[in-house]
Amino acid sequence: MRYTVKQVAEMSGVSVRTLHFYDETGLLTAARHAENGYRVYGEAELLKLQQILFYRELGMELKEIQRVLGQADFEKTAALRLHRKALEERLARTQELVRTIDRTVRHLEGGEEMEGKEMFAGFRVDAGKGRFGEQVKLGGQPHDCKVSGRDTGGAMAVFEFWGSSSGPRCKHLEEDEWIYVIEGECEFEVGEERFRVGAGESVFVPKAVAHAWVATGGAPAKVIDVFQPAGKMEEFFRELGKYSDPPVHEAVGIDGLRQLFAEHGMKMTGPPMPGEWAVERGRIVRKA
Amino acid sequence: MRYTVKQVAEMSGVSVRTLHFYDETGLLTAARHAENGYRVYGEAELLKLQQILFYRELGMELKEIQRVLGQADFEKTAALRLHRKALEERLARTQELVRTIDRTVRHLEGGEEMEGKEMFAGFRVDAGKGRFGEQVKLGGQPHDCKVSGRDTGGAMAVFEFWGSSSGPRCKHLEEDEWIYVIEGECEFEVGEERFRVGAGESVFVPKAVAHAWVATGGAPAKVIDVFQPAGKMEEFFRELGKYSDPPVHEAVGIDGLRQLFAEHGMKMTGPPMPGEWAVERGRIVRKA
DNA sequence: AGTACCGTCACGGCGCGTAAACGTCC
DNA sequence: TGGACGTTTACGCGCCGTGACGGTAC
Repeated sequence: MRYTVKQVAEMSGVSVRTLHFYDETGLLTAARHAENGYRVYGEAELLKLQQILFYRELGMELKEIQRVLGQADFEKTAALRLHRKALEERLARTQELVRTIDRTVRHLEGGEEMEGKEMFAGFRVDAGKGRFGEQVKLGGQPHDCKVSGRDTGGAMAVFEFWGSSSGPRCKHLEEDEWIYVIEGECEFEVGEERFRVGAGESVFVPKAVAHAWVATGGAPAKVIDVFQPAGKMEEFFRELGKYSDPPVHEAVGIDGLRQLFAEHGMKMTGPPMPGEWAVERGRIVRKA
Repeated sequence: MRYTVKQVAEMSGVSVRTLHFYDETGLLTAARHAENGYRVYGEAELLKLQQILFYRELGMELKEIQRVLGQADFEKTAALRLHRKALEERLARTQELVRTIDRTVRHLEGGEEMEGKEMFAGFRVDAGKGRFGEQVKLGGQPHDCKVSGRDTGGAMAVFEFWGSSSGPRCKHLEEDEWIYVIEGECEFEVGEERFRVGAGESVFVPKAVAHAWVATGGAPAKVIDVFQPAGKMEEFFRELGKYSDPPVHEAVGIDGLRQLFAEHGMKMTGPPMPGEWAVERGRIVRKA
């Protein structure tokens, strides 16, 4: 198959001008029709264009891409690693900037609070109790807030709880979550991946990745659950804690539950109903 | 004091041409000498230039800087927060790119099919191992990073370790810290307060509060240690991990240690648990 | 005489966008 | 014959300056 600039532009989503430009600079040269001088693109060019767009997405400069494309795979990985390193450096640099901003903002706002440092005292939380002495139970099991968003300016919240499952598969769009299993064993699904997680092991769930888990040891697992930022998780759990005898999903219904998730910055992405999940042949499924 | 372009250029490190440029664009206008038209800079201009350079360091555009400089402090903080948000977005974006590269490299090297669709899923960390497979030991005890600042855009870092003490009393000016004791028993000092913390209990240490702890059970305690934001704790522990046989304080001396703390955003504020605890032969022990 | 200062004009780097002027296909 | 497509050449932009030139001041 042979294609004209316009066709290629439409297929790939780049502009005609860009294709001209790539031809001009030698990044993606096209054969020419003998009679009219039109550019002619074949399958090979399309593939190359795909690659170009991929590397461009990664933020590589066109020159660099040109160098890389001529190379064998193992050299490509080297180039990618190099690029990765550059990105990492940029990350570190940007993180420094964020820190600097934080410091400056505190300085501008706080003014004197450096002296009154005793204002912010630490605190201890008992085993089996929540911050502020509160006790939240989900499904009859304690679900204690150990660090509140209020303690950290909303930057972090920590919970400790016993549980048999995460409930419905969901994702939170803003919060990273880290789960450390203290006792018991769990089966996790995080995005496409599946993890078996025993005591002393932990799982990190980046924001916007759907996840769910169940305890597999026949008994509930005891876990620590860190959210960053805090989001509305505290409210969420407190809200859920209000339902006990008729379980949540019976009390408010599936749509009500879905709405509860949505109101707290989450998205329910799978069938709900905690307690009805099980691991069958390596999959988390709903019990018959 | 009055200064000429050249003098200001030398003092501030920017070029004469740049000062001309800033004058032209109205970012930093200089008074003019009546007779010869020379630019004249005074203290006020120097201060303003410092500010300009500060915001420029943060990656702000000159136009934006111009807007910000005319404003009151509280508007400056708003601008800074906005800029912070932009930086955070850049962080998130860059992190995605890094993950994409990782996937691609795995794909190119392993040839394994990664089902390149569903972007990135989380990760699991084994018990007794660090993120990235790394192993850091402090005083012969494992000190594993479970969540790296790199995973969270610098927002959080998590460690799990065995230890007999926190080492010197210190405070970190930026980071909140939460410590959960999994096994053993500890004695904490947080600010003016003192806590006894057993398994299942936890302590929150706000930023800028001096703290220290020791394990009191006669054996090291196993704890989870969450920092938020991540700060430079990873580097710090990695750095400390380099010293083992001659313990740190012997290898670099107290002042070296103090500097190590300072370089990582912390302040060493004294010996651990003054009065009742002391360092003997590299160990923190209870005084007779 | 040498150096500092002035204003003005131009340019560079990336990755194209935009447009003009003109040929080609159907 | 019209208009949709193709071609080349050329300038612009956005950002942040850098560089050079000719003239004036110290």
